[in-house]
Amino acid sequence: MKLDLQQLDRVASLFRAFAESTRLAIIQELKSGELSVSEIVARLSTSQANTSKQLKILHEAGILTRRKQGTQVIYQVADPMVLELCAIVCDKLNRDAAKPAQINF
Amino acid sequence: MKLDLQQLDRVASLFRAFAESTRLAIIQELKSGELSVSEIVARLSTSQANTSKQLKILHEAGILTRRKQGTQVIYQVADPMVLELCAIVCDKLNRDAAKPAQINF
DNA sequence: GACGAATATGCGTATATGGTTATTCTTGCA
DNA sequence: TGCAAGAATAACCATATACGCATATTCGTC
Repeated sequence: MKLDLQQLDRVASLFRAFAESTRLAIIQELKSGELSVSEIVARLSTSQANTSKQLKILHEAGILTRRKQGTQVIYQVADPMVLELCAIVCDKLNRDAAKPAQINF
Repeated sequence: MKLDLQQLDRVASLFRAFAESTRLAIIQELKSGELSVSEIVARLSTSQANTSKQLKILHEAGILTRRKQGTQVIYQVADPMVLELCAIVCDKLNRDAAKPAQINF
């Protein structure tokens, strides 16, 4: 089954959401459980504004779920495939790198 | 195990290679076996120059292997993880879309 | 309603990148 | 050597986007 360009664009969009280190850092922090925006900001080395923007991108891509709790907004990994994807990519990088420091998401 | 920003950048780079419809179209064509550049160009709706550029990106990312045969250069999917990744992403999109036209890479 | 904490958005800038056109490099062959 | 086919590169343009800074919005509390 061949996808047309429009369908390929949708696939590409999902990959694109994973294609930034800041967003991957967010996913990495959420790997062990849900966190509020301020908790995420505290764990990263970027601004609140930028974190919020990247969270929006991840949420719109269906990678994270969002839930409000008072004035806080709590994000969570939406789908196990998210961590699976990251693991597969890391495995490949480790295989390609062969010897040097192993990478495991 | 937490990755630092440099390692996350390497992960992001690999994802980025998958994050364009033209490159996904190339991968899709190579799913059923190796092809020369001109064969790929004939199957896509983009120029030879652009195809060559995208092939270079895919090759440098370790997604495709390259082999010369006379004046031709033949490309092939380098790693089964490539198709696995595409399949996982398509599965998610299909799940999210629920009813509408199924997408299968 | 006013204030403050938590989060989101607008705008400007710098950079990255996909695509086109023209050109160059490489290889096989007359 | 000269030529032609196949593939890669260069120069350029247009667009996208990550980030910083400032501001707006939302919600609970007084």
